[in-house]
Amino acid sequence: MTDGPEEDREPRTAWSSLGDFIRSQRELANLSMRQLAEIAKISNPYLSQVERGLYKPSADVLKQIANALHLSAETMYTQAGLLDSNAEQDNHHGVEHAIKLDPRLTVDQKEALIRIYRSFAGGGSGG
Amino acid sequence: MTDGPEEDREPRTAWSSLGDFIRSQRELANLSMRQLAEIAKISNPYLSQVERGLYKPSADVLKQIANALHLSAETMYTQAGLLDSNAEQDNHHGVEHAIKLDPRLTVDQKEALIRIYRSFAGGGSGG
DNA sequence: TTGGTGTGCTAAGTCTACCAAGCACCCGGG
DNA sequence: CCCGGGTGCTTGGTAGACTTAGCACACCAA
Repeated sequence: MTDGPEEDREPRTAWSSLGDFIRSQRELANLSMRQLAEIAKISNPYLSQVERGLYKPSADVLKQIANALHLSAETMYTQAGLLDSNAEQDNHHGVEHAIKLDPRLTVDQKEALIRIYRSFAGGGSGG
Repeated sequence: MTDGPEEDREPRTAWSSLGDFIRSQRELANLSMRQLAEIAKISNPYLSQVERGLYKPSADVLKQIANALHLSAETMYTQAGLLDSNAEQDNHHGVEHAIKLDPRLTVDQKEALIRIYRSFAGGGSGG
């Protein structure tokens, strides 16, 4: 669609801001699309479409781009709306939470520990 | 629900895959695939495939599942390898730490829990 | 002028995350 | 025996994330 020099910047989706963000960061780093794409190991046309908001990149690609731009993955995910700004960062130290996440424990062991913990703590420290 | 007690368990050192993690968390929450799929707003066959490692879910789906399981999105992303784990997320350290910080427990209870936990976890890697 | 190299953008195709429907199995009741 | 309802798993198909090839324009050299 050979449009003229005046291009209307219309946010057709919520994630077009992500494209703007990436583009500004890329220009800030003085990288061409092909350069950034090379570093991030994606194709340059795809980067173009991402920057213009046509596609929503997967988290994997997002991480690669963030890495190439020397940004944290969290920042990228937040920009992409995959993470709430920093409410999620503050992970509470719940005992049950920690137990559930422990890879050394079997499911049965977790259930046992949680049962014991609840009997100690006197009720639902629900997680 | 209770399938054979002799199930192939993957190496204890880490979650062999995201699917195993999700399945454990689901079983820990006493949810069937259809129930979790319903809450997470994905299809039950897809959940089955994800749990068996056939597909790698998108961050969006990951977030939904995390929410349905009352886990933080960060935790899920970390499990999926999309985020590097922070000190906050460090799990086997986390259980003892969380126990020590819990104001509901007496010192004796904490010691008991930690002893049980260590017996379960195999006593390795303290600290 | 022509040619080579830079930029970003477009078109057509591949791969895969994801869904709807259905299968095989097991259990309790008629 | 045959149902009805529970479990997890398989099949076939769709949408979109992503790639490889190629377009159009701009700049500098011969």
